[in-house]
Amino acid sequence: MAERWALAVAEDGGVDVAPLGPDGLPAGPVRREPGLAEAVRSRPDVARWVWRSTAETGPRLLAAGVRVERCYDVEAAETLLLGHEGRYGEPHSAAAALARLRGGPVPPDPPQRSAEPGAQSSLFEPQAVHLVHLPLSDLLAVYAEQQRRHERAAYPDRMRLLTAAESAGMLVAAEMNHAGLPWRADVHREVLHDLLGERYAGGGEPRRLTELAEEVSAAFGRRVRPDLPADVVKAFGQAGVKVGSTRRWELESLDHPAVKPLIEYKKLYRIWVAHGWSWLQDWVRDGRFRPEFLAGGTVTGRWVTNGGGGLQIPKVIRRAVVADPGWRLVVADADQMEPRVLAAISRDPGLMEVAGRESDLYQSVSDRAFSGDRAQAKLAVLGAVYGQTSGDGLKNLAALRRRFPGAVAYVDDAARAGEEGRLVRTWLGRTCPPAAGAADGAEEAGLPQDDPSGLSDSVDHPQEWVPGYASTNARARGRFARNFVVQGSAADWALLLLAGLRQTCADMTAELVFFQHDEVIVHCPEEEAATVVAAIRDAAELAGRLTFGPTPVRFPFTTAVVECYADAK
DNA sequence: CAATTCGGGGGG
DNA sequence: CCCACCCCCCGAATTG
Repeated sequence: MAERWALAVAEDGGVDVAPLGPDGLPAGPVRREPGLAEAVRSRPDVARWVWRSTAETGPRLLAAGVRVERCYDVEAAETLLLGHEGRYGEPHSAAAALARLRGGPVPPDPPQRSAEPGAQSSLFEPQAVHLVHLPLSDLLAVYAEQQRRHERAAYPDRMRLLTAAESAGMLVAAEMNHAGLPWRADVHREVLHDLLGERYAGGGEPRRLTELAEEVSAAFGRRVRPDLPADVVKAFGQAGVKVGSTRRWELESLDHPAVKPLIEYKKLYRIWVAHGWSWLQDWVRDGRFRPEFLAGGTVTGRWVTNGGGGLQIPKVIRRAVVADPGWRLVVADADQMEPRVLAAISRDPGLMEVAGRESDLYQSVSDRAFSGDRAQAKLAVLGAVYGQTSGDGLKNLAALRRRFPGAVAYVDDAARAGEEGRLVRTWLGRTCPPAAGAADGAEEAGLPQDDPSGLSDSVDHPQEWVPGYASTNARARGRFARNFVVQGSAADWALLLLAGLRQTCADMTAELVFFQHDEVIVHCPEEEAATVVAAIRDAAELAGRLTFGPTPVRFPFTTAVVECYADAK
């Protein structure tokens, strides 16, 4: 039975719960229960729990071993609805939503605390505003209003689906945080030793870095600190080589004996400081790395992790991600996710046809659109999605425009809307913050603000969008909006993929342990691996139909069943 | 002294 | 010369 209940944690640690009718209004008396976990555990037929925040409730339920089928996260919904209404940046707490509803002073959102290294699940939190409890009656008032606001959305069905998907993402994130990514500290140390050599007592540079620094100094004929860009630029200058920076691409073009050890030093230095022994000490406990996933951490809907650099694990370090004995990692990577999503949202017939096959999309584009090879086709497609303005790829981009006019027009339209400060939305309705009048949130998100010299609103727009008529910042906003519709719609789809996969895994021992934009890792007993592989395939196709409606576009995955993450693909 | 910015490199 | 987009994280340098 599709029962829906609401739940509010009370100050004394008890909870108030109430059943809801089909209209979302209370359909029975409010009941006070002594404990959260037992209140939920004793109602296994509830199909969706409406609560204030999964970040608050999820970890406590997981600690007690209680799983919920679905949830509705009121604060996640508030964020999405505010964005959709063009009110990006207003406080999104349930208390703020209530204040807006009642006409009272709106409390600002609390600053989000950053993760502390090695912090265990946050039972102990600093005194914070967000721990203020909201009575169930107030939560239900906010919820009822949110339902009305979903009705007023541009596409109410999609907006409701978006909120459900984001709520599912919150649950998946909480469960991943609880499970952790299997991590072999001993293997990690072996990798570090192979790459960096012995550590010296006192925490100084490991042997290999010292040697490389000496090689660099020898090549210059004087002592040079390779980790100080200013020192390196000066040393090259004294050697008669002009360099503007010490970025790798620039160094690689130089003919100088210091280049090779310098590039090697920078690569290894990075591993040492960001994923070395102290990282291991800080972030790996009991055979698990817990990066604290935050669903909806970016404006496009992509996730971030809080602490530990969880979404930037270097390839060489993935050797340390190893399944438990008798278990496997199912590593699944969506094939060419973004162009497939572009095909689905633009409905460009040519691109839909190409994306309607499981075979390599970039190869197909290359075969059809121009004489160039796959690599050039990939660059042209990414150039279209990112708003490339210069470089060799522009020629191929022109060919792409001729062959897939609807697809390019779709992102061009988004770019123009972004330049003009209009709202731009993903397929399900997540909304890109407009620059004009945007609050701090937009700036934090890296959205370029308008400058006074902007010319964008005084120009008659040609039929086809062309670059070059708007201010630098307006064009930057255009590129932001152009990419937003594709990256964000891909995030919409990925959330529904995760939601579907989570439901399948619920009947198994398998656990979702990692998610990175278009890649997911499931940790499972060996005998479940084949089922998981099939579940990912099914969830991907189902997510495609749920998100975009009937579409010929396919969403294939490359999957690998491995014991070690580094052995995938 | 702490807070912010910069330069460079990691992920997609 | 490399690109465009979204992020995280570090140490050093700079600023308040």
